[in-house]
Amino acid sequence: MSDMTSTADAPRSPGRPRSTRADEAIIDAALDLLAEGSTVESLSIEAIANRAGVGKATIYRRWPGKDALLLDALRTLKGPAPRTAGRSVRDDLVVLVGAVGQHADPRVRKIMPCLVPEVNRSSAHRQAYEAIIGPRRAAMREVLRRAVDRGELRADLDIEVAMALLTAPMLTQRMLRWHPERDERLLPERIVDTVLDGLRVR
Amino acid sequence: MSDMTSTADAPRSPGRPRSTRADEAIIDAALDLLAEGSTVESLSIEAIANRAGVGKATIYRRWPGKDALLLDALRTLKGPAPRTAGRSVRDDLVVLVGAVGQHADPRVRKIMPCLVPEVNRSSAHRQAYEAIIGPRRAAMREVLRRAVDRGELRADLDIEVAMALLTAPMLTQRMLRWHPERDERLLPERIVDTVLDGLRVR
DNA sequence: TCGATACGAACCGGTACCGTATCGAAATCC
DNA sequence: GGATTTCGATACGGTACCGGTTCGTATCGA
Repeated sequence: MSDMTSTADAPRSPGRPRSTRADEAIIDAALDLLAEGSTVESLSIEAIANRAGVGKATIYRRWPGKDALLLDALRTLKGPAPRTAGRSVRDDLVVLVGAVGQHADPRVRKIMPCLVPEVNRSSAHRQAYEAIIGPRRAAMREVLRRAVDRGELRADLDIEVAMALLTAPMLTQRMLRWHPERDERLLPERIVDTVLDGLRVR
Repeated sequence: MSDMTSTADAPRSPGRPRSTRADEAIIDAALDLLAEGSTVESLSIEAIANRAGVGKATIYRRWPGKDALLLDALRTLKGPAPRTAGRSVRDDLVVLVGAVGQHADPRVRKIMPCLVPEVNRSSAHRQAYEAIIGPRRAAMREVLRRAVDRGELRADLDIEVAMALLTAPMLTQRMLRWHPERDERLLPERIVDTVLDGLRVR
């Protein structure tokens, strides 16, 4: 938490220590409310306090305002990139594309779309967003780079464009729900195979 | 407008007619505020009225509430799909991909990201969104279908997946600003060529 | 000119949330 | 036990917007 780190190494302050339960309950309540459909700005401190079973003062004692609390909440969503087997580019990419928009915490899937407008507005939110997806992007970049080095993919490949081709369609499906009826389970394979081989006849 | 159509064929109601200037000013003010960064829900009737130089009553006389006004405003953004030359699949797709996220009204580009959370929540907003991009999607679908018929593209091509591969990367670049520094002008060609030919070496 | 309606502006009571303050109880250290 | 701090709860004044209403004025048809 932004202003709690000092207490860790401080010379043991007197009085009742801050409740770790409250910390978690507050962060959790904020993420729950977001996942249930609240927009970032419609989210109120009072609603978070009620949901967490906590007094408002307990929140204001920890964070200066809603934005700081929210950024801390988003920071807790950081997760590692999924492990890839490394047997083939194709299989690795299927795993990584399948992981787009997925997360250990299922609330992330509902929360990410709500962040889209914020990310374009606030650089702090953009940073939080990129911290969440950063490890996955790095993993995919590495898979592609190695495949180029091995001669499996075109030498003149623009890696960033390739990553966009692979991840963006999955993202629009999972977050924007372009085709709500479509079965998502087969989609990663379809995307990877089509991108690898291209649309043209050979 | 939702409740103004009746006046068109009505037997000429007495009294002062409603101001067309006010209609346009209200819709315009709403779109302006959205384009300037207001979120859909932070947008208030009072702010719209002030911006339009109009009394609140003038708005409430036309629409029952904010949602109806907003949907009407979004409806005015519908535009035709760009013309394609039809010389080659490649050239047509470059035109259509280049048009993703672009619009006759430049405000659309700022407004669309703000709609993302709403589209997942309200079916009315989803309809408005799809009405805006519908003509473009239809045009691209047609270009792809014809190319398959001519034997230029794979016969087993999943057209919807192909459209996602082409449009989603452009959309994430234009609306989510995944790579803010990248030059967007060359991107459509890059995307189309890469998708058509695939990543693999031949 | 007159009746009817729309206009912009201002005001109303109600609601929600802000950020702060205060309460008695609870938890920790000395 | 006493000092100190946090706890949940509640209350406070302030602000913003809601949806509706009422002004005096402006603009139409008859």
